[in-house]
Amino acid sequence: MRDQNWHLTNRIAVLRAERKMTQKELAEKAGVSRQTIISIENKKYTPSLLLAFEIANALEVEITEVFAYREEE
Amino acid sequence: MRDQNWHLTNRIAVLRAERKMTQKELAEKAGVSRQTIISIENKKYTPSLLLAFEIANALEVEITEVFAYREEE
DNA sequence: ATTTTTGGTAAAGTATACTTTACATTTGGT
DNA sequence: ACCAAATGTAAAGTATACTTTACCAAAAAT
Repeated sequence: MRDQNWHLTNRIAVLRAERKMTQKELAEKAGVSRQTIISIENKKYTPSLLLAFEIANALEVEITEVFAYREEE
Repeated sequence: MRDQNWHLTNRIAVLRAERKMTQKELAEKAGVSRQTIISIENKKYTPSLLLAFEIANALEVEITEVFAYREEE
């Protein structure tokens, strides 16, 4: 919520590319709009935990393989 | 976001008890209000991914040890 | 038994996640 | 070069996460 210089990162674009899945497809599988996927990929805002799990499910990986919260840049 | 009969579960209360940490203490460590912790423990709403990570950090465990998303009840 | 701490509810306000629509730019295929 | 698909931006509206305050009940401490 707070910690300076801790960053949420995500590997959605990479995982999508590996699976040749478009943003539209991922959005549909995760049950959200394409805008939502774009905004999360591009870090416009951070998803809810629920959506984070849905995205991981849609990509068929663990949530920790998609998102990380770590120090530094 | 959607899937019927998939549930978000959390072990916050258990992990807190193990560590003899009060809701107030956890809230402070995670940087949110006590109300927020209560509401999440009692499933009034689901946290943001960021807060989920902060809570895991505060409890000194991996996010997957705190929260799970699974089928059934 | 009384005080203090802890967990809980409620309600009103603010911040932000998410949707929808519309349009612009880039990329890939032919 | 052209067309279609994929990615991106913007903006206005809705839903929900989170804050703050105040107050109540149960449990623990003294």
